[in-house]
Amino acid sequence: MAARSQYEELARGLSAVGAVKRGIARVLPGDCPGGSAAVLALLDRYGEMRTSRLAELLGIDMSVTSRHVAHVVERGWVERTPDPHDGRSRILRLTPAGKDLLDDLGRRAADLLADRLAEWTDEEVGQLIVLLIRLRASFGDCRVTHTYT
Amino acid sequence: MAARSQYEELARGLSAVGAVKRGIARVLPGDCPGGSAAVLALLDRYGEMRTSRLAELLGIDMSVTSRHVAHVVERGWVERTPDPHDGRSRILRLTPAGKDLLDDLGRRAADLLADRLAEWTDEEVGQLIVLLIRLRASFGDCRVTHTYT
DNA sequence: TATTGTTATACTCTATAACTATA
DNA sequence: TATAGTTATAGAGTATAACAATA
Repeated sequence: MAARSQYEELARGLSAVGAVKRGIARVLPGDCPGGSAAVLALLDRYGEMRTSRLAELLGIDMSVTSRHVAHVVERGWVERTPDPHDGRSRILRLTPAGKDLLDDLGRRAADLLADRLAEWTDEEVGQLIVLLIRLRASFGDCRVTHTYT
Repeated sequence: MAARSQYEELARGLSAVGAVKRGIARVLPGDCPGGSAAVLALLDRYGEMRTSRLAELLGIDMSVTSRHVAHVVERGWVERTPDPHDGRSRILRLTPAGKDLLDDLGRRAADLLADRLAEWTDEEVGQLIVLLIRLRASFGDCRVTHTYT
């Protein structure tokens, strides 16, 4: 448990992350906005999955996820096939073209970060990653929380 | 200097911060969106300033800043007076009403974070704050960087 | 000429609600 | 009835460009 002033400072710190995210978005190719990149990254990391699970991993509503998916499917980066076990669901899978694009995106983001964070040690970057992952876990299903009674 | 895969992981971690920021935005009062809250917080922290400096601190374009400022001025939370030293500039200052609102916002954000981060130690929160501040500093003027020759 | 701030326009991301199809 | 996904609509946030006023 931390002090209240600390939480306010944390809120400010989080709001500043926006500039970093915009910086990364700026180096992405024109027809691949941040939302599409996030879809590709998660499908690569966790493998094929249903749209609902992708929405959960993205931390956004399924309606939004559906649109992001439509965008990447139109461009051939993701394949959307019917789920043999559930006629309502569709299985999403990264295509080879999507994998190629994702590799390129990863290179661009990494190049940018390597430039900006040149003076950070390996350990410091690792520390930030751990804390961010934990932050996400702690906040977890803040979207679903409305569901209780 | 860190490894490339680490940078990609960092990019993913940063993208997940969005859910946290939306969670905070959700507990704000209806006519005070996140952009307004950020303006109030910076004017409180750094004191009165010109619009251009506020834009710099927010890390966004001055055109956007101008709209956020108009919003808070309309509601009486910020006072916008001519700069006696420069007829083009305007000085922004938090009003007592703005300060009252900001205190309320701080309470709301802190309550939410205290609930979600209940299991975090004081030190862990502090660590994350330090890293986020440093991240902002390292990325710093990525917006202004276009200006060199 | 250069700079400060404003406004118009357009784009990305998001949520809510209404809808279809399937379980 | 409940759930998976889609689409329509609306709102917040941002950037670029064109503009007015001042330096």
